[in-house]
Amino acid sequence: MTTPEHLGFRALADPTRRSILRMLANDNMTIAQVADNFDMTRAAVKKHLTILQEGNLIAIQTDGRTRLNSLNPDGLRLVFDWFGFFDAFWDSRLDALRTEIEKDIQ
Amino acid sequence: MTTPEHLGFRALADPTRRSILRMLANDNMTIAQVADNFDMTRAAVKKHLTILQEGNLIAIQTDGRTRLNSLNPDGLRLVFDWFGFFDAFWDSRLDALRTEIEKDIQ
DNA sequence: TTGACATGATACTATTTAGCTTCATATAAA
DNA sequence: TTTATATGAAGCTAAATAGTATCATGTCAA
Repeated sequence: MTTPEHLGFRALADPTRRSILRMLANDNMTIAQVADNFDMTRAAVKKHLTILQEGNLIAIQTDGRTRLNSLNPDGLRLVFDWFGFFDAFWDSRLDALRTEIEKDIQ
Repeated sequence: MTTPEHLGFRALADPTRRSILRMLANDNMTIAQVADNFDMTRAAVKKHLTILQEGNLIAIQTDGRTRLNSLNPDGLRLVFDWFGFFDAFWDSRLDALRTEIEKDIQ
């Protein structure tokens, strides 16, 4: 089975990738810059970045011979929204806000 | 690296397991009942349930010779909360509510 | 007590994943 | 133009994953 958020969840399953996302929340970074923060090869980090891109969680913008990686909030939001199904099980205040937001969007 | 939400994310990476969670949101179910909804063996479904339990996303209560599987909202919430780090990138109204909730908790 | 039933557990296989090394390509700079 | 730099891509390995089949265990019912 494949759902819209599927590749996003797959991408989030790895702790290295979640860590990368938190880095990119602070700054857009080249592949080399991201790799500097990990004890693994640049090639391995590049693979993680590709998986994040496939999950629509980051965007990769070409800039000369570098690639600038940036967070894609929309893709992250898509995964986040999956949890909305369970709102009834959590805090009713969150449920209330969701209703407010949905009302506001229309 | 291992974070508190790590096993939860791993558990959520599989579409079958996400589907199981949505089923359990409606009803607590035995292993056999869950398995009836999938085109795979009971043993395979049992493995998925074990992984969901390890991720703290479900609870398994023994009842005679059956095991009743139920959603664990607390574990799900722990994973959900990971996304809070990115609130600033989303809708500011959600950010506002989070602040309210956190204030309320204290 | 015996048999049926719900689950647990083990062993096996195929696929995916996360990492590596190595080499190719493209661009910036001297 | 030559060289250094940033990235892309292919091929390899080890480990994890998702599934199977099979058998053991424990509990309910006749």
